[in-house]
This record gives sequence, C-alpha cells and structure tokens, in this order.
Amino acid sequence: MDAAAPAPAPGPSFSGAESSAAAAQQPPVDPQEHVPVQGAGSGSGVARGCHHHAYSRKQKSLGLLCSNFVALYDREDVEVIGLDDAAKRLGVERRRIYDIVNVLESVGILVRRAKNRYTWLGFGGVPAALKELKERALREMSGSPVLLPMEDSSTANLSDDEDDEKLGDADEDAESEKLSQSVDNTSDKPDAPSCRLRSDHRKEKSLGLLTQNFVKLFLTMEVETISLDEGAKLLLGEGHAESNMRTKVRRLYDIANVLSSLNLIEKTQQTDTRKPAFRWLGQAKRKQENNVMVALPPSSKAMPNKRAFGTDLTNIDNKRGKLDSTAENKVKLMQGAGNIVKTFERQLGQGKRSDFVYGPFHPASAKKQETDDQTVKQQERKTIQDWENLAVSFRPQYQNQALNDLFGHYVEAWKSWYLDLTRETRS
DNA sequence: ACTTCCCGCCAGTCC
DNA sequence: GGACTGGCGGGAAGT
Repeated sequence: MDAAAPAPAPGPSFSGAESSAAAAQQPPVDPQEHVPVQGAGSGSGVARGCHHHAYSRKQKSLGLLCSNFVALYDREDVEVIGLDDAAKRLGVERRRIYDIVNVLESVGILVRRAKNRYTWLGFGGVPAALKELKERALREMSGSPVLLPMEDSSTANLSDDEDDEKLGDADEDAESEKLSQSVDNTSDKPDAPSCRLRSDHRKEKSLGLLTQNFVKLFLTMEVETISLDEGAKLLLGEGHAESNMRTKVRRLYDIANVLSSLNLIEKTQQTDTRKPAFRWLGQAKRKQENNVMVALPPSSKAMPNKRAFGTDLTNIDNKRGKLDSTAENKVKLMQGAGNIVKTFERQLGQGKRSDFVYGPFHPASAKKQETDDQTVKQQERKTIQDWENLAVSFRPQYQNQALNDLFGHYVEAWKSWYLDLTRETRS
C-alpha cells in the first residue's frame, strides 16, 4: 500500500474513496478491508451522475487503475484473484478489470485459471514472459517451426486483407495463433479444436495479443521509441481502413497506459516533432512513490510521482543529453528501420538462408533481466546494441505463408515510414 | 482542432 | 439461457 495517494491530486474537492473514480485513484489501502467505495458505485452512471465534483477522466485512467490493481494484489499472500472481487475493491466495473487483466496476463504478471479466476504471479513472472516473447518473435522471424496448429496454415493463405469484418487477417492471424498458445493454453482447456474460427477471429484482435505484439515491436526492432501511430501501422500493416487505424490506436492507448504503469514503457516526446512516443524500459515494477524498489529514477524529473501518462502530460522529459536526444534517436530509427527492412526484404524476396543469430539460444543479449537500478540503463543500451547487431546479421527465413505476410507488412510499413523519414530529414 | 482514452453497448463464448 | 468476456467506437475530457 502506497500511502501517499498519487500526487496529482487534481481536485482537493473531496476526500478519499468517495467516488469510484477516487477509489480507482486512491491506492487501495488495505486489500483485506477493501472499503468498497460506496455502493461499488463504479461503472456506469452512478459515480458520474450524482457528484458535484467535476468529473475527471484522469482519475479513472486505466493506468491508474492498473497501478491500484497491482498495489492491491502484489503481495506474498495473494494467489487467486477473482474478477468480481477486484472490481469491487477497486470500485470499477468489471469491464475495466478485463482490460487490465488481459494485458497483465500477456506480460506474465498473472495467468488465467478459470472463469473469473486468475492466479497472481507477480512481477517475477515478467522476465520469463518477455523472454519467451522475444524468443518466439525470433523464432518466427527465423522461420523455425513455431508449432503452429494446422489451422493456421489454412488461415494463413486466407486473404491478407483486413479491413473491417473479414475473417482471416493473415498477419495478425499467424501471430495470434502462436501467441495465444502461451497465453491461452496456459489457462484454458486445451480443447475446442474445431470451433476455432470464430474465436480466432476474435482472439486475433484481443487486447492481450495486441499487447504482446506491441511489446514484440520493442523487443525485435532496435528502435528506442515507437509512437502509437507507428505501432498501429506496424501491427496492422498497410492498406487498412482509416477507422481500423483509429481503433487500433485507441487500443494501443489503453495498452500503453497499462504498460507504462507497470514501468515497462515510458512515455516520452520527440522534442522536435512533438510527437508522443513510447520508450521501452523493460523493467517491470510497481510504480510506487514511497517504497523501496524504485529503480530508473526519473532523473531530471522533479515529479514526485510521475504518473504513467495521462495524468501527466506535462511529462515532457528534458533528458536531452541522455538517452533521448531525438536527433540521434531519429537517425538510429532510420538506420534501424533501414537495416530491418533490408534484411526482411532480402528474405522475403528470395527466401535465402544464411547465418543468423539464434537470439534466444545464445547468451549475448538473452539474459538481461534482473539487475539493479543503475546497471539497468547500461544494460538496456547494451541490449539495444545487441539488437542492432542482431538486426544486421539476421536472416530470417519464412517457411510459413502467414509469417511471410506478417513480415511483409512489417517491411512495407517500415519502408514507407523510412522513406518518409528520409525525405523529411533531407528537406 | 486535435489527441487521448473512458465508457458501456452488445455480440460472442462459456457453462 | 444466463453469466462471463471483451471488441469496438462514440464522444467527451484534456491539451
């Protein structure tokens, strides 16, 4: 329990847990005696309807809710989490809990056991989950068998178009299958071999999967920051409907909120472009202000409690001299994109094999997790380096149509984006 | 005006 | 057939 409430304290107007919003915002003091915010008012109208206090969405952000969720359950004695319980304690409607739980699950913080029932793994589960994600991504890229269920091959040949409600969406589809393996299988019953089409379609757009794919972007592209636009583009591929894009971006906002509240990513701003983007931190931890584990100090931040984002858009970090240096970053981005595009292209074009690094199986960059505060940054930089090298020497080979499509999208997206950047900087 | 993202409808799934 | 899940996008808060 983080005593001090998230500093932002927008409106002193009222105290404590008087509205669901407030509840969501105030770290749940004590898990045991939850003080279910009056009437669990939560959801819908209730909290809104009858409160004089100006409604503030900041107090109800997913990120904040996530922080509280974590604060509530990140403790030794917690094992099983009931959704109802969580919703009640946090004073929000169930729907929100689903959102959170889905992304938490996809980064290994908890796992679904049964309907309404999750098992808390804690931050300790994150490194492994990330590692696996990374490995899987690499495996996909390398073309080694990713144990795709056979349906996949069939779905894979399906159109690659994705606008609106078509089934098939090859790119995500391939991903979803693979991803869902670890995510879903862990929990659900393994059955349902035949009735998959529908659920697949649904699954492939799930928040959890999107989260993993988003994370994968950070893990596999050596770029340091990714804006949500870019992310959406990369995840969707080119030639998607405008509305599709918007929806995707909306989802990415949700995800980014949660991930940043977990400290996996951090919102930054490209100082020149002003374009908000996210930087991978990779060190999941509880955001808390007064307690021990506070690595990665916000450096030049005078912010006592830098809210993930949303609460704090003033969070324009000025770490110029440091990691960020947008100019440098941009160049790097371009280089990175260029490299990746080139290698991908080469592969896609001729499916030629050559030597590539088995990321997951070799030591170099694979074991970064678990370090302390200061080494973290260095580690990260190093990791980035590794990735750069990796990207250059990477020679993925696609044996699977779906993967081909997937990376075709990546390549396309990167290419056009890269061209834009080039043009932009040149002029 | 544009960005961010909460909210809750409602369709799909599960039991 | 009711409960659980969660995609989705309208639209309002925030910048």
